[in-house]
Amino acid sequence: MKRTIATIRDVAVHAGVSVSTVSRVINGRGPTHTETTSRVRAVIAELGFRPNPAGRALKSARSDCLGVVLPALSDPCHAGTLAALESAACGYGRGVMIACGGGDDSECAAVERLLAHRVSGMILTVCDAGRSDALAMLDREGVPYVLAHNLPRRSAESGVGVAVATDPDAAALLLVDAMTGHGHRVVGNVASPEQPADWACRFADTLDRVLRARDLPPVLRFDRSALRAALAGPGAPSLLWCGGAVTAQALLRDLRDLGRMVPGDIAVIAGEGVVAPDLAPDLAPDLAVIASPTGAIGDRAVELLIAAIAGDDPVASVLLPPQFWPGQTLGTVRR
Amino acid sequence: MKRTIATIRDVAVHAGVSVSTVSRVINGRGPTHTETTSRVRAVIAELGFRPNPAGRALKSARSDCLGVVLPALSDPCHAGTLAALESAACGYGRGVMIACGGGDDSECAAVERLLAHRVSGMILTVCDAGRSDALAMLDREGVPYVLAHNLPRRSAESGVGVAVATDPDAAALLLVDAMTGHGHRVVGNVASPEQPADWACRFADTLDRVLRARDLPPVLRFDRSALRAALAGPGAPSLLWCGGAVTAQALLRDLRDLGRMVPGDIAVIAGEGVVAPDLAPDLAPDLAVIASPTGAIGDRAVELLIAAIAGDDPVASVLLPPQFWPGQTLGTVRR
DNA sequence: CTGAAAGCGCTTACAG
DNA sequence: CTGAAAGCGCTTACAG
Repeated sequence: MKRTIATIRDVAVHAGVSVSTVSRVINGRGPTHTETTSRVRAVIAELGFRPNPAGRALKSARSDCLGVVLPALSDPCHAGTLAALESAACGYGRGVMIACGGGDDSECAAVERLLAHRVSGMILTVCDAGRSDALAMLDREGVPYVLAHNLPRRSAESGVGVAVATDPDAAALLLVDAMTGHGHRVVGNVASPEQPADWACRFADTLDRVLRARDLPPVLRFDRSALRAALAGPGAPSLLWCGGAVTAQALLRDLRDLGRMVPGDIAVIAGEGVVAPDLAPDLAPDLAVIASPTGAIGDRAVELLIAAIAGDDPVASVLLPPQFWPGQTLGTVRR
Repeated sequence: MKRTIATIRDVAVHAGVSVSTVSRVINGRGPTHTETTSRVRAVIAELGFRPNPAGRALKSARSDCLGVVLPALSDPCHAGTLAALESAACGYGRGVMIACGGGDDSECAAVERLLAHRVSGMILTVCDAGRSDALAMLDREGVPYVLAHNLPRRSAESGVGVAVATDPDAAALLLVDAMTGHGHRVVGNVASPEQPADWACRFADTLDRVLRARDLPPVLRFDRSALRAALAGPGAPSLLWCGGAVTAQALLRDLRDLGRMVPGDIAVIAGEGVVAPDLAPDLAPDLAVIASPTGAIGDRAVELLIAAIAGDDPVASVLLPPQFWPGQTLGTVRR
């Protein structure tokens, strides 16, 4: 016994006007607020009328939904971004359709699904914005999109492929400042999957450059599995850096299993792929983090996408400063 | 320079048939697979034609999207559920629109937003299914919905308000077995917001009953802020239970700050509001958890909702057995 | 097995 | 300031 749903026609009849007039009232263009308008408004409220987006979409050929493509949502970092995106989109009266990727293969599948639903634009975090079939598809289709947590693509000059991300150079500087400030001179980098490849690459380049400029030894890179070996011998790092908080937590466990005290024997700092900010104090209370401003990234990404959809002047990418969360795991080396 | 999008009419013209025929091919009802069908299929592929959901929706008055309403997505538990739902919905060719709630107030707002988008049904996790304005609204609108992680509503007999959740009785039993199996006789319950009130209530009732039946002292309930006092004096619990993994992590920190060793001085076990299962080994390696089968809950919830939308016979609620993740924090009390 | 036609709910020029 | 009419892309009886 479903309720019949009121249509614009019902409203028109009840208000004693034409559907055109109702449409104008709904969309706020047309008659100045005379008695007619308020009468129509009253009927709309009375009938609980909601404009059917399908009817609308048929004209514009686009739904009023934004598509969001993210890697595994199980990662709190991406879940936090989604929360921010949803909240921001809501502010523009836009719905959010979600599709999760994984490998590059399913990134395409995710985009394809969203395309089938005719989202008016997409926000994506991809494995590597530099080489992404999913983005190529989007370019081909001419659907506006904004990257989140990836770096801008080269083609971004033309206005497509803009990105909103943490500034990788600033993050690298922050790391060096944090390490030297606490007396560390050698940093090891444990590979972590949380960061998009393009971002991580740029970050690593800058990091190496800054270290060299300060006469510090280059980064020692290795996998979690090579941890033991990497910590042995002279020249071993006194600080370990890894891309995301999830890997960091795993790393802390590895270190404990190896009998290394943190930060007594070895310090740890995580970056970028953060846990959801509001949970961080609970989930990772002691972990030092160079964090992404997830909320701001979500806000700006939606803002840019809305502008792109509206066909405004080509929007420019945004790099936001990272945030430093002090944590005990960073430790302090006595000279 | 957007590509013009192919319509069903374009396909019809190119294939030299009528739109009706194309429609039948797309929806797989009508002509048996003659030459016509394959010709139409070829043209569809060639043109990259995708049926416009808006055109479709206009007939059915419903989009082919499922709405999902969850409390803060920042909680990994809910993010995990969303991931499962998205994946399951995808299997049915359904898109997922997400809206986040929070207080009961914004639960309504979330439902309202999804309603405006004409989702064909919703899956929700609400604060308290027993008293929810959001669910009342759904009942009023006659939109099918399924609860996830909440318990079935009374009205569920009529087929509305069915739920998919972890079996609270089984979870309570599991807790008692785990505690007695490890030598614990007194359990304290730290209030945690992760669990929906209706579920937590039922769980607590059963827990008390089972403890009584086994001649064990009743649960000591208190807030995190009262932790110190609760642990002092005789009759203090040797095991702490809290609803979710996030609170559990915070609790572990509190205990450390109080100088209590886990599990040497005091044991900890978490329940229901789990971190995303695939991250658990990294984020909470040592934590003992009575976990919800998030993936299965997502699968079943979508399955039930799809059935409800199709107007199948009233579907029944599903209670799934919890999973026990052993962890060092549970400890063992020597007799 | 196939096609012509109506209609889903809305917006948008175009007349008044 | 307002209304009649066309049309967005699709599905669905209804004829052939």
